[in-house]
Amino acid sequence: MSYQSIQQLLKTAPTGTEVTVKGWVRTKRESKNAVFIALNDGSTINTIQAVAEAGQLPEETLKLITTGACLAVTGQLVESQGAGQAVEVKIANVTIYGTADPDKYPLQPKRHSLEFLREIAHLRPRTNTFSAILRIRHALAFAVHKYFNDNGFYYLNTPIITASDAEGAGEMFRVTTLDATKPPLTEDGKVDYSQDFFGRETNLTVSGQLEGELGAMALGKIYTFGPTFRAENSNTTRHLAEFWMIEPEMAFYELEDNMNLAEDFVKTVIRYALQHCADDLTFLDSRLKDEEKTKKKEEQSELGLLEKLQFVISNEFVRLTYTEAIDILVNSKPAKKGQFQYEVSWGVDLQSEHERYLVEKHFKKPVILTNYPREIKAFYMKQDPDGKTVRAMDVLFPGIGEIIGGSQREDDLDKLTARMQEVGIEPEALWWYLDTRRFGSAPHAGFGLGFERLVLFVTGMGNIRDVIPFPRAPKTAEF
RNA sequence: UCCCGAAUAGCUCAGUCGGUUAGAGCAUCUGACUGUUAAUCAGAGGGUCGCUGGUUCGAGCCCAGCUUCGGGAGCCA
Repeated sequence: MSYQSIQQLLKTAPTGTEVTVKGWVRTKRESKNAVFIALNDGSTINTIQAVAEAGQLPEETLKLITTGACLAVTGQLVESQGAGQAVEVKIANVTIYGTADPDKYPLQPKRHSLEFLREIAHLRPRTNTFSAILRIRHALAFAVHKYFNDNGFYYLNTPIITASDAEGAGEMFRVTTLDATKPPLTEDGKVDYSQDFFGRETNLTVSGQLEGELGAMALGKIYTFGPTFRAENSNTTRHLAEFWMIEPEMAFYELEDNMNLAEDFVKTVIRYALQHCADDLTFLDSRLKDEEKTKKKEEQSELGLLEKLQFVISNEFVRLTYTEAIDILVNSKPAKKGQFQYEVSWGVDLQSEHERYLVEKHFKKPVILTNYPREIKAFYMKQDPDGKTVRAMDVLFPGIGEIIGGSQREDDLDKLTARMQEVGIEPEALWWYLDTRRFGSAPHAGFGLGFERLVLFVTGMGNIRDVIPFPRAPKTAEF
């Protein structure tokens, strides 16, 4: 190992041993007797201070050490004479790997707006905010795998390219190698996909669930964690065209088991982030508090980021049925005063404003809503005996709304095919999916969780485009 | 896709009633000062006012269209 990470060095006792640090300059301060360089290498949000005597470094070298330049510094790790840090590197030698022209380098030692940083998404990981987010994102991804592995789930890789167009989960991106300017046509003038690469129409996946069910009906408990694509023209702070989805699917689980798993899973990964990303979360917490100060009092949130996360992991989620939720909403103040933009009555799908009321005003806790009307939910959800509702569950979080959607799946072949025909899905098109019900069917359940929405919640950020390194959204695919 | 708002220096913004030479803070550069902490102080440089057209003696400002961005809604994870 030719160098040590700054994270390691900051924890090392200042015994004067020679070390090498490599990283990017955050700030340089010159004084009469010394030059101070704050270096960051991404291993931690903290910087290490490198100090040189005045006149020690050649003038040409000193001039090139500007914000954004990349250096290797060798010297003794000593106790700092200044107040801001415990240890620092007493510079013996500096190598400049790469300079950063201060007139052209866009990241200045000052605060930047998130909107501006989105325009330079290739450089924004070098900022405190984004490096913190990306480290937390990593920790959460690791915690997801750890949670499922610890609990006997197998990681199943479902296909990115799919031929199924029967799920209705959203608009799809087409995958083709045909010439877009002159595709082969059939006799009736349509594009002849039989000549395409796969010999049929193919798309990017909108969900690995159906394949996940195949895995669960063989391996017992599986989960997927991979990219998912929706070609919806959604321009919101909560949607991406390319996002990462986590989809566990469990044989022999019913709705209740599914809820228990979802709640335990979310709490466990949040707890992991709190334990392993303390520095980064503390930074984002204070960043958020600064931002809150600029808001009006009534718009300020009651809890800070760390308090909010602590609150979520130490309180039970409220569980209630759709029917009970409608009762609460119908009798709520905003409903009586006509303040809801959309009216509530049994049978309508809940709008954001209704979910927000339940989570943020009424219960002030995460909420799991279950047993929705069958008409507003997907075809594969298990029908309740009353014939009106299905065993669906949505986990609603404050600030971001639906973070998890899941259900117990319909395991009765006849009911499932009947429901497919009702909603206009050709059972033949999903013959392989129906085989799970044809051969050795079993009760099973699962859910889907948008990974970025989890990162959004844990980091306290406001826009989903800021919690993925390179966001894909309508008109947005630069980097 | 719909509704609302915005676009002025590298960044964040101000710009009065349409009026002559376009303003600040931060950043950058230069100097001073200091074991400094996003240092401090002084000075300097930096502008096709998003694009196209229109109204007017005169447009950063008014009007229309377009583009991009932001917030909200829908779709959803």
